[in-house]
Amino acid sequence: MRSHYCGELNEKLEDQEVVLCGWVHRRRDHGGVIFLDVRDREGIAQVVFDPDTEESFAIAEGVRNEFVIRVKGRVRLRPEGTINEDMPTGKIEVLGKELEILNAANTPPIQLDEHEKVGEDVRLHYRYIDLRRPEMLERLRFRSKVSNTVRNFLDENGFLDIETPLLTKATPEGARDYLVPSRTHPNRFFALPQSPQLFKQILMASGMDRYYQIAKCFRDEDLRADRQPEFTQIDVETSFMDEEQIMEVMEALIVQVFKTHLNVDLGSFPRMSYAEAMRRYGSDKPDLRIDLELMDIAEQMKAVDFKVFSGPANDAGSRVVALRVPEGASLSRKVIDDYTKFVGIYGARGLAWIKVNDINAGIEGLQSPIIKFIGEDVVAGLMQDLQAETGDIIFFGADKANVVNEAMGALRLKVAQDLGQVKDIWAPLWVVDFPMFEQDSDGSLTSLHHPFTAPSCSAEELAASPATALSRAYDMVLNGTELGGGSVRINKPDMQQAVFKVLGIDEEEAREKFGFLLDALAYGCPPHGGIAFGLDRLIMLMTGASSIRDVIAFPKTQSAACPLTDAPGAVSSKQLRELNIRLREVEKS
RNA sequence: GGACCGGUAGUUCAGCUGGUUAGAAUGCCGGCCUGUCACGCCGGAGGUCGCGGGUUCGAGUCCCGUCCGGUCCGCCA
Repeated sequence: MRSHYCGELNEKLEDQEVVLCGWVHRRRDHGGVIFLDVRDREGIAQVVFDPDTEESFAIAEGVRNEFVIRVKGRVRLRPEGTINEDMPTGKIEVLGKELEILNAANTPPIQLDEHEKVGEDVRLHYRYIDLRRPEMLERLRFRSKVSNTVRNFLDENGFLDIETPLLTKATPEGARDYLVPSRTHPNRFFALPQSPQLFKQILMASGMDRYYQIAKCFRDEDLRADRQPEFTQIDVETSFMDEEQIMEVMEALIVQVFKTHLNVDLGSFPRMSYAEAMRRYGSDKPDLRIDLELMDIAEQMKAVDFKVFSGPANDAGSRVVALRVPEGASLSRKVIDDYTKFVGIYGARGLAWIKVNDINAGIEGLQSPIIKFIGEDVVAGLMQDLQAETGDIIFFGADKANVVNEAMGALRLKVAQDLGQVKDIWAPLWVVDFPMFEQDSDGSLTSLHHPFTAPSCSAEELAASPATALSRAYDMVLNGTELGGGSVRINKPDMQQAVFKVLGIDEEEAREKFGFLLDALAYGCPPHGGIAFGLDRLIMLMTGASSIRDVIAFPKTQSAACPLTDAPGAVSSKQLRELNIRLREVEKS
């Protein structure tokens, strides 16, 4: 049907007859000559029709945007002065001889030039047109290429691609499950997997040794710009490797992906403990493109009345930090007010600040609403400890540690972005030495990672002080985004039961929910561990997409619906009857 | 569950303190045009101002509710 892609045409094909198939990207009718820009997956080529070819000229007059056409013609060099330098095929054109309309098209609701940003709902409703935009097409092509590199790398390193079920068992812990009713088992439900976690561990018990899968995962939770209800993980598990070896291989994988597709050398990734990341950046996924750091100043401030920060008293579990921002003294009062609102989102009850107008002028060189409350001596000491310089602004946060970490960690990112202090580099790292558990507001412990993560201590030590126990987990972080996380897993039933116990799951409950795992561990499960990378987020980062929807062909809206298919939809009463399901009225609150 | 932004022509948007017939650009339709490439020129059509209620002599504009899209908090073992 076709001899060449539009984007393949070049001067070497001069005088050759070609057949192109594609969409009419644009039509320029000059009365006596008609230009059609024909677009396909590989590019755009200009086809010219002149009145000598009477029949095809007449067809060209009736052609409209997004018609699908087939053109036979001769490649020729463009006349002097009509070369288009902005176009990859701009040195040549095709003199059209035969033109066939393969399919007409309605006027598209989306203009395919890059000059107007179309709303998200329109784009998703007409996704097939949106995906014709070269920008979208290139992202999906890039994604395909990266997946291919990942598969090749893992295959070459002995990992087997093994599929795990999508119809599986609900796990009440963690995210909400998407449920699938079972016709053959009335009143019972499958769940779509939140990840293949348990299956890949069982594959290790089966002796598969090394497994990978580019796996769809499902979580029925609220969406974000980087979160979809179904998303894709590069899921990996290996036996007989410790965390050092796993991190080494996985780092090599990501390094190769960046080298191959962006020609970027990520170098070797630094390591940072969870505790250090929280202390210096207020986050377990620190963005190391930004130099700003949180500094603990509880010691210096211990005599200060904390009402000036609108924060709580300086007691256990609280944290007092300073964030010194060079060149921040120029920030306007309005911007600072906006920052105060911004930290409020994270529960901070205020934001204190000091501007350093002239560090050599002592107290006179400082500008702040709080100096008189803190006391001049304390302020002078702080300036020294923080190594303040002229032009700085220093923000203060005082509250419960998690509030300070979240609020000041987020402020660090925002201020750096606003002031252009985010370096144009790739900054990867491993975060390690995570705690096993975190404390809920009610005092109970929940897994920070997941309950199958091995602790770096014995079962006895774990039972003695669970709150301080560390795990053998690791997260890969790039530019402040968590790309992937994994761990060495528990491979013995006793240890698994010990962790369940800390989580408040007694033996009976553990058997009921995870009996199959406990059995697998009991029948000769090797030491093993693994990792899962978020493929969507990886592609987002690599392509610079601002939304995860832009790297997924058919994403859901923020309310987890699909405007293209209008899913989720109602089902017939016949279907429901077969499933033994009766609907009730939606409650109105 | 909550906060905030948006919803006006096919599309992207403007529409002031409530006041005559709701505008622009682009797209679309028709005409002209033999070298354009976001072609150009002339003309034309195109609106349930998301939906429902309220205030008012009068609502795109103000108020309440609701739906949809987006960003975020909670949530996401």
